Amino acid sequence: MTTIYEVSEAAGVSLATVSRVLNNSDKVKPATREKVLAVMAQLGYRPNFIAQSLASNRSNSVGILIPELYGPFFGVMLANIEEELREAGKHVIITAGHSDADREVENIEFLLTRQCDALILHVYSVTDEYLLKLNEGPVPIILLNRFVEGMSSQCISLDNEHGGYLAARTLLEQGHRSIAYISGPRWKLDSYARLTGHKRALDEFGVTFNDDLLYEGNFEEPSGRAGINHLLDNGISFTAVVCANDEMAAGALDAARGRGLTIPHDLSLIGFDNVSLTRYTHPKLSSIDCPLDEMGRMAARCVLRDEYGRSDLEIHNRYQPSVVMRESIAPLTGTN
Amino acid sequence: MTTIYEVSEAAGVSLATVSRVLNNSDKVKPATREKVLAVMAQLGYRPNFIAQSLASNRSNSVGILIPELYGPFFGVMLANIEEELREAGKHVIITAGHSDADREVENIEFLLTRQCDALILHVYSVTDEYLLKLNEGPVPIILLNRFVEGMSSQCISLDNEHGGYLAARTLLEQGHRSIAYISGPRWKLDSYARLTGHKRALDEFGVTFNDDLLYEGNFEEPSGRAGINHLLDNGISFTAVVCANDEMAAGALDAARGRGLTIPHDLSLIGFDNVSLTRYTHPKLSSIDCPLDEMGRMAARCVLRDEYGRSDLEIHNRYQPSVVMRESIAPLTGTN
DNA sequence: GTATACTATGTAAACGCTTACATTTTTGGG
DNA sequence: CCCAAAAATGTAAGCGTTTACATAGTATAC
Repeated sequence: MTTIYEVSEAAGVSLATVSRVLNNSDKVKPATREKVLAVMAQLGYRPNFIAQSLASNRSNSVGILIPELYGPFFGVMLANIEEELREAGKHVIITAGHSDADREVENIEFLLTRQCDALILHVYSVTDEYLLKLNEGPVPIILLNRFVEGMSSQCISLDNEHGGYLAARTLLEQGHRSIAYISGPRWKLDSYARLTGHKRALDEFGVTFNDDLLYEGNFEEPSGRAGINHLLDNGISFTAVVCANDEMAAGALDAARGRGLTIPHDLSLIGFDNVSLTRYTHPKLSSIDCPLDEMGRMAARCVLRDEYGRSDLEIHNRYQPSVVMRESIAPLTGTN
Repeated sequence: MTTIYEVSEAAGVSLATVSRVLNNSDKVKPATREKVLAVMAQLGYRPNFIAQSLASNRSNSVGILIPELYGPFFGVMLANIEEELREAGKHVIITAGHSDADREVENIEFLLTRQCDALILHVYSVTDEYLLKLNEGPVPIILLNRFVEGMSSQCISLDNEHGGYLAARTLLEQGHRSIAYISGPRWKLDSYARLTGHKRALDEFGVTFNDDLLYEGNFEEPSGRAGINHLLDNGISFTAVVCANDEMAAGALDAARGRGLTIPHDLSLIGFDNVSLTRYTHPKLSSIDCPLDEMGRMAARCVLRDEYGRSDLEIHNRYQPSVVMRESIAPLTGTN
C-alpha cells in the first residue's frame, strides 16, 4: 500500500501538497500538480478512504434502510438511489429492515455506527416520534415513501390516498358499483391511505362502502388468492375488485379464474404499483403507476442537498400516482 | 461525539482498557468491564467505525458488484449476501456493473478504493485474465455465478450446462422433437453454457440441432416476444420452445397466444431461473430452478472463510439446477 | 530596489482508535 | 510472608489523511 508519504518523497514535495492535489483544492502550481499526479500514477497510489474519512470527518457514505432488498418495488428505488449517489462519488451501505420495528431500529443504529454522512430510510414500523427524535441528531435523514409532519422537506412521499381514489374511480367510471377491496395490512400507513382514497371515490359516486367486501391481505400473492376465495364464499356479489398491490392482484386474478370467472368479462380487476409482473399476467393487469425510480432518485438528491451542499438541485417531495389501463378492466354490462 | 478518551476518563481507566472491553478481547477484570460498560451506556458512547478501521487496518466492509440492483435474479442473491454478512457484523457496499466491461472495472476500482476487506463479484464482461490478476492482489475476491479456472475455491457457480440439458430433456421426454430455442446474448457465458446443454440433450435423443430454430434474445421480455414471432414467421414448425430465462419465456408465451396458439396444447414452453413471475403467467410457466438464495449465502460464507478466519464454515461451490413442472408443458400428441 | 500583496508550499497537530510492550497488581505455592 | 508467575492495566506509537498556520517565493507598483 503506497501512501501519501511515499508520493511526497518521490515527488519531492510535502504531504500537504500531495493532499492538495488529491482534493484538487486550493491553488497548486500546475507544474507541481502534474509532477505529483505523475508520481501517483507511477506508484499506483490509491488514497486510503478510511484515513480520509477520519481526518476529514466525512465518510462519503450514505446508509440505506429498505424493507427488503429484492422485489420490484424496493429494487427499483434502490437502483436509482445508488446510481445517483455513485455519480456524486458517494457510496451506499444497505440493510434490510423487514418491516419489523426492532430490526428497523437495530439497522438504524448500525448505520449510525458506520459513520454514515446521511441516512435514507424506508421504514414502516418505527414511530413518527422516533424519527423526529432521530432527526434532531447530527446526521441528516431522509424518509422515503413516508410523510412525517415536521420534517416535510426531508420526506419523499407518494400520494397513496389519491392512488386509492384513482383505482376506485376507474372502476366506477366503467359502471361498477359493487367493488371489493383487498387491502394490505391495516397498520401500514400506505395501506391505510389507499383504502381511504378508495372510500372517497365511492362516496363521490354515491356508493356506500360495504365492509363485507373488504379483505385484509398482506401484500403477498397468496393473500390475494385467499381474498378472492373468501369474498366469493361470502356470497356477496361484486363485479370488480381493487387490490392494494399487484402481487395480490395477480393472486386474485388467478384464483378468480380458478373459480370459473372470466377476466375481465365476469370480474374487473385493478392492481397497484404497476410493477413488471402486470405485463406477465393474462389478461394483463391494469394498475396504478407509482414513479418509484424518480422517488429513489429524489431521495438521493435530498441527501446531496442536505449533507453535501448541493443546494442547486431541484427537489420534488410529493409524487402522484396515475392509472395504467391494460386488459383486466371491462365496462359493466348487464351480463356480468 | 463521545470518544473512547472520555469514557476512559469517566471510568478512571486507560484508553487501552476501554478498547479492550470494546473488542471484548483479552482478559479484563469483570468488575472493570462492568464499570466501563456502564459508563459507555451512560455517555451514549458509540465506537467510531472509521477510526477502528484505520487503526486495525480492517474495515469490516465487503464490496458487492452485481449486474443490477433490481430484478428477481440479482435481488435474491443480494438479499442473502447481506443477511449472512450482517449477522457476522460486516456491512455491505453495493454497486451495479450493468454487464458492461468498463463499468465493471470502474466499480471494482471504486470498491478497492473503499478499503473493502473482500469483494463479491458477479461480473459478466470482465475477462478471466483480469480476474486472475485481481486475485493476486491483497484483497480476497469471490466470484458469483462464474467459474474461473485457477480460482475454483473462490467461485460459486451454477451448472448452466446441466440446466440447459434438463430443460431440453424435459421436453424430449414428453415426445417433442422440433424444439426451438430462444437464447440469451451469445457472449454471456451462462447463455452459452445453457445452449450447450440443450444441444447435448438433443444429441442424446438423436435429434439434430437445427440452427433455424435458434433465436438470440437478450434475456428481456420483448426479445422473447420477438423470438416467437421470428420463429413462427420462418415457417419452420416446432412443437416446443425453451427460453434461456423466464422473462423471455413470459414474452414468448404471450406472443404465441397472440398468434392464436394455445399453450401448452399447441406449443410447450419452458423457462429458466424459476423466478417469481413463473407463477403469474397463465398457464404457469415450467422452469429450471436455480438455488440463487443458497448461492448468495455461500458467497458470503466464502468471504467469512477467506477474510475473517471462519474456517469452520461449510462451503459448497457448485450448484445444480432442477426442473420445476408447472402448466406450460404438455406431451406431444398427434394433434399439436 | 524595496515594500506590498499574493500565491505556493511546508510544518505539525489533530482525527479516534488499536496494539506491542512495559508496568503494576494479584495469586498461590512453599 | 516472600517470590515467581500470571493476570490486569497502562503507555505511547502508530494507522494515512486533512488542515490551520507558518513560511518561502513571486509578481506588481512605485
